[in-house]
Amino acid sequence: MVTIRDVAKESGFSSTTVSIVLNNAPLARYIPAPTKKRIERAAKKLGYRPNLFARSLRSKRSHTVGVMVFDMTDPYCTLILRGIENSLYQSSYLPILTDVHNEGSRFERYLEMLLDRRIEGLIVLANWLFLDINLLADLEKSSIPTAVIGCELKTDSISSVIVDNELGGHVALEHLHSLGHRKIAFIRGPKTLGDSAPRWKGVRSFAQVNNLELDPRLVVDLPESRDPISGFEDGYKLTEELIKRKRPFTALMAFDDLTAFGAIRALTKAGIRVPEQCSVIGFDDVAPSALYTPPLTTVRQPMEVMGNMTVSIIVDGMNAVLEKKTTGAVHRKVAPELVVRESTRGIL
Amino acid sequence: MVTIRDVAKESGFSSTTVSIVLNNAPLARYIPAPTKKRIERAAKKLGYRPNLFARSLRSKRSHTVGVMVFDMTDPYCTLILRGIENSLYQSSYLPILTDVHNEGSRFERYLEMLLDRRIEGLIVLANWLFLDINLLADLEKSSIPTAVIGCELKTDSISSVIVDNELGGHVALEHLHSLGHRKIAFIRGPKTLGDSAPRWKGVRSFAQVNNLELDPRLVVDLPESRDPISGFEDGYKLTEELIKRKRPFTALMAFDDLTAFGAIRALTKAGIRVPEQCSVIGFDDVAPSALYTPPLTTVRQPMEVMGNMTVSIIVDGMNAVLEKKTTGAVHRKVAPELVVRESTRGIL
DNA sequence: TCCCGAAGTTCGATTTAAATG
DNA sequence: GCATTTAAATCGAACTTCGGG
Repeated sequence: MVTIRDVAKESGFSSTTVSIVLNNAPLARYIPAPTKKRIERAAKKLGYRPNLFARSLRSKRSHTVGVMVFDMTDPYCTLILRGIENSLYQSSYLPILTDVHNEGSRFERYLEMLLDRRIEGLIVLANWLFLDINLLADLEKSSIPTAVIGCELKTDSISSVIVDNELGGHVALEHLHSLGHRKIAFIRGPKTLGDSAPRWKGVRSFAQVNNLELDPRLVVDLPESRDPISGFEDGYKLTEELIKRKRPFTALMAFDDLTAFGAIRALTKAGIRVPEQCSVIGFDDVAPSALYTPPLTTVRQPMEVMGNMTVSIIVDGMNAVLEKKTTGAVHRKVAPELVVRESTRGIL
Repeated sequence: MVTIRDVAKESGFSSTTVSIVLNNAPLARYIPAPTKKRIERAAKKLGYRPNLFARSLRSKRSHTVGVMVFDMTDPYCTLILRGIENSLYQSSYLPILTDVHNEGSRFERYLEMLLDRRIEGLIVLANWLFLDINLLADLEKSSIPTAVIGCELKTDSISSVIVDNELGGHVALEHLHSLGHRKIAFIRGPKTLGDSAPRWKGVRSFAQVNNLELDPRLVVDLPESRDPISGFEDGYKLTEELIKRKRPFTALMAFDDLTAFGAIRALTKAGIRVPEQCSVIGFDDVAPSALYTPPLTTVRQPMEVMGNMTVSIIVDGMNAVLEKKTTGAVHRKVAPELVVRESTRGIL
C-alpha cells in the first residue's frame, strides 16, 4: 500500500505538507501552486489513497451511518431504504445495513456493533417499536443523532419521521364516500400498533362531519403480529368473516396494502368481484400495489421522500455535532397522497 | 472514551498485558488466572470497548463486507439481501450496502469508497452486468474475495452463484405440459440478458423430447431494459400483442413474475380469465407472487439460500486470505423449484 | 508579521523484543 | 531456561509547534 510518506518522498516534500495539500486544510492557503501541483502529481502517479483507519483514528470520524431495519422482507422498507441510500450517497456517507428480524436481542447486539464502529448517525426503520428506556438511554448518552421512521416518538433526543395517519384515514374514507359508498367495512390495524388509532380517528372524524354511520358489525381488527406477511393472511380471514356476517357492504377499507390483497383474494374467492361489486382501498402503496389485478387504490406514504427527509435530519444533526452545537430532535409528519387506481369504483 | 490505558491503570498492569488478556492472544497462556480476572473486572467496570479504528489500523482488518446491488427496488433483491445479512451476522461481519442504480459511474464511485474502507469481501447482486475488464482488473489486483449473484461468469478470480436457468425453463414447460397444455405462448427475456438464452434452451429441449411444437408466432421477446418495473409493462403490452395475433393459446409462460403480472393484467382486461381460460406461469417467486390474485404458479429461485451460499463462499475466501492461502473462484448453479399455486390449471 | 515547510506528537491498540525474578 | 510482565516500536494520517527567510 502506498502511504503518505511515499508521496512525500516522491514529491520531495514532507508528509506534513502532503497532508495539508491533499486535504486542502486551512494552511494550504500559504502553499504555493507549484508545490501543490508537484504533490498532487506525485499522489496521482503513485495512486495514493489515504488509509481511512488512520484518518478515522485521528479525526474520530467514520463517515458511516447505521441503518437498522426491523424486518427487511416488509415491502414497506424497500423504497424507504432507497431514499436513505440515495441521500446518504449525496452526502458521502455510507450505510451499514442491519436487519433486526424483529428480535430485541438482535437489536441490542447490532446496536453494540454499530456503536463500536463509531457510526455518526443512526436511522431506525420500524413500524412498531420495542425500544425500551435502556436502549434510549444508551443512545442519548452516546450523543449520536438518531431518527426513527414509522413510529411516533415523544422523546426530544430522538427524531422521528412518520406519515400523517389521521389524514390518511380521512382521505381514504373521503374517497370511498365521494364514490357513493355508504356501507363500508373496515379492517383496522392491530391495537398495539401506533398507526392504528390515528388512522381510525381520521376515519371517524370524516364520518362524523359527513353524517356517515359506521356499522360496528362491519369493523374488525387485525390481530397483533410482527410478521409482515400475516397482514395478508389475516386480511383474508377477516374478510371471510365479514362476508359471513351477511351485513352487506359495497366497499372495504383495509389497514394496509397487504391486508387489502388478502381482502381481495377473499372477496374473489367468494365470487364477489372487485371493484364491480365491492371497492377495496389499501394504505402505503407498496410496490406490488400498482402491479396487482386490479391495480390497488391506496393511500400512499411518500416513502422515498421520507427516507430522504430522515437523512437530511441526521445529516443536520451530525453537522451540529461536528460544530459542537446541540440540536433538539426533529419530528416530521408527512402528508399521504391518495392514489386512485382500479380497485375502487363508484356505485351505480 | 475509555482506552486500554485506562484499563491498564485501573487494573494495575500494563496496556500490553491488558491487550494480551482481552484478546486471549497466544501469550495469554503464560498469564496466571488471577491477573486475567483483575484485568477483566477492570475492563468491565470501566465499560471498556476497544477502538476499532486503532485495531483495524494495526490488524488491517475491517470485518466489513461490501454489498453492491444493481437496483434495490427490484423485488428479486429482497430475499437475497435477507440471506446475505443473516449469514454475515452469523460470521460477525457487517455489510455496507450500496445501490448502484444501474449506473456504471455510480458503480465505480461506490467501488472506490468500499475499497477505501478496506472491505474484506465483496458481493455484487446483478442480474445483468456491465462489469468491464477494467473493473475486474481492479478487483483482481486488490485480492478481495468477490462473488456475483445472478450472473454467470467465466473468470476464475470472481465467484458466482446463479440459478440453473435451463432447468428452470424445463421445469416450467413440463408443468404446463403435464396439465395438458399444448398451445403455449412464451414471453422470453431480453436477448441481452444472460438468463434468457438458457431458460429458452430448457424450454426447447423439453419440447423436443416430448414432441411439443413451439409455434414461433406465439413467442415474443421482452425488450432490453434496466428498469425492473418495465418487465411488468412490457409483459402487459406483449400479451396484448399476442392476443391480437388471434393464435389461440391456453397457457403462457412469462420470463419472470413481473412479466407474468403484466400478462395476467392484459388477459384479464381482454376478458380472458386466469387460470380458467389461460394458465400463466412466472419465474423467480418474488414476494408478491404468493399474494397475487390468483396466486402465481412460478419457478422459484431459492433466493435466501443463494444469499447464504454466497456469503459462505466469500467467508471461505476471506479466511484463505487471512491464512495467506490462495483459492480459486467458486461457481455454483442452484436448482430452482416449481411452486404450483393457482394461476395454472389443467385443461378440461 | 507574513509565508513556507518540517520535525515531532498524537490517536488507541497490537506486537516484538526484552527485562525481571 | 521458564514464567510473568512491560517498554518501545508500529500502523498511517493529522495537527501542533517551531524555525528560517
